[in-house]
Amino acid sequence: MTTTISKRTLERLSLYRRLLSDRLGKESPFIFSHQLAKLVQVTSSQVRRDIMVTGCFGNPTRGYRVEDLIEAIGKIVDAEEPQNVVLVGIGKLGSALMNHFHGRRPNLRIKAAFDSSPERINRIYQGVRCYGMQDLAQVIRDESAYAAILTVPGDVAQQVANQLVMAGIRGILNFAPVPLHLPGNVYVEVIDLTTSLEKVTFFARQSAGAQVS
Amino acid sequence: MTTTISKRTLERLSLYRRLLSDRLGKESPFIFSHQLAKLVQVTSSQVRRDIMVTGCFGNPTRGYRVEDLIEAIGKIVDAEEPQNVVLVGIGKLGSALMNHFHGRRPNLRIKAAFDSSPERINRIYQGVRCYGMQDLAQVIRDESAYAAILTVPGDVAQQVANQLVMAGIRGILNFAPVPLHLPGNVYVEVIDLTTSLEKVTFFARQSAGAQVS
DNA sequence: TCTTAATCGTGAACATTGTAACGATGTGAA
DNA sequence: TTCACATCGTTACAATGTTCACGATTAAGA
Repeated sequence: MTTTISKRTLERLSLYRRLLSDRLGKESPFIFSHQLAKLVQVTSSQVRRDIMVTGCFGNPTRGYRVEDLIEAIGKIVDAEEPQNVVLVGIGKLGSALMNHFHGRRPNLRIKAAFDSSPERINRIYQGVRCYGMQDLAQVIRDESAYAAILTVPGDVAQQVANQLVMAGIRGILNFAPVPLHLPGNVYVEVIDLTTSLEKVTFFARQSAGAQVS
Repeated sequence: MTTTISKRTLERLSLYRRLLSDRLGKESPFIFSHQLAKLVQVTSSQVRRDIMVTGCFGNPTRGYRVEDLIEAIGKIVDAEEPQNVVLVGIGKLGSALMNHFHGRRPNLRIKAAFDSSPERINRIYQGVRCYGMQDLAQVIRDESAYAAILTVPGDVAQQVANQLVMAGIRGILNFAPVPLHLPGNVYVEVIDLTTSLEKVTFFARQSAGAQVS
């Protein structure tokens, strides 16, 4: 509770849990720090440090109990109750994400979608209804949603983000290609697809060495 | 050339360029570090330091010439010639990304897609042909592609990544929900959608304060 | 029981990344 | 021409994040 958990640590914990869940039942019910380290490609020191914040204790001869780790990480990462999420902008990317997240984490539920395009409104995507933008505040309050996925075009992203915050949203996963200017108490996680791809080509080029012919 | 550019710096440079390009023609042809800083939400020191690596020089009374910055960043981020990219796994997410990247950066061209599903093979997506997996190595060599976008299910991601590397790929943008184990000279940029959304809900919850009622 | 061998938990060293500070510089006004 | 002023370029500093190193711990085997 009092321990503050950094972004990086949380990322790794989330990943640890996912890999541990995959492994559960397949291998030994225990795992050593160096084994988990190999799976996620970090050092074993890093793993042990991260596990420290979960309050989980390992055993020097058996390692950590996988089930305990999963549960302890869950206590940090998950809320007590399932978290309701909304998605704004159900174009190709938006509906692909709707599809992607559907049923992936039991505690994260996309409860509503929003779009401005009339032909999308009132349609059902993965069992989730798409509303018009005018219903945004009402639906978000009704669903007690605190987090949103933003997949609208860049030129309207800021304005939509403002509406979300007004409606009570406190965390945004932003796929729009512009930085959002929002109050400091709103957490924004940016997924910048263009920059990511540019990074890949840049470092690929570096490691590929001199261009051939 | 000899200067080594960190991941973080490259991310910011990519973003600077994008915002500067948007601004070009609309505002003054010059910009101060603090103005750019406000746009991307970093400190002006950070901006000036990042610009240092571009070799671009500003003027204490006018600031930086926007065009010069865009060009200088391009010399770092872009290759001399357009970079060919391939996409593997043209499901919903894959085709949404195909759509997203289509024509977005002139220097990054998706030249081929691959999938194992017969009904997708030989179809055209955004003017780009989808090939079967057996053609992967040949097409990648023919197109001189060094970077790939990976949007296949987690259970085949590693195997597909191995094939990509064998075919000459040196950078992968990985959307599959598993870490890839590849040689050190292959750059992997991970977009972990689940972890990202978990982060958002975690920090949203923290800043939302105590749960209401 | 005692030894051995591997791993854990954690303080301290180290590396990386971001911020602040400050002399240098260029322009407009007196 | 000289002064005032805002910003740049760069170095020094601070904060954050990662790795090292080592005593503590556990269980298996002699």
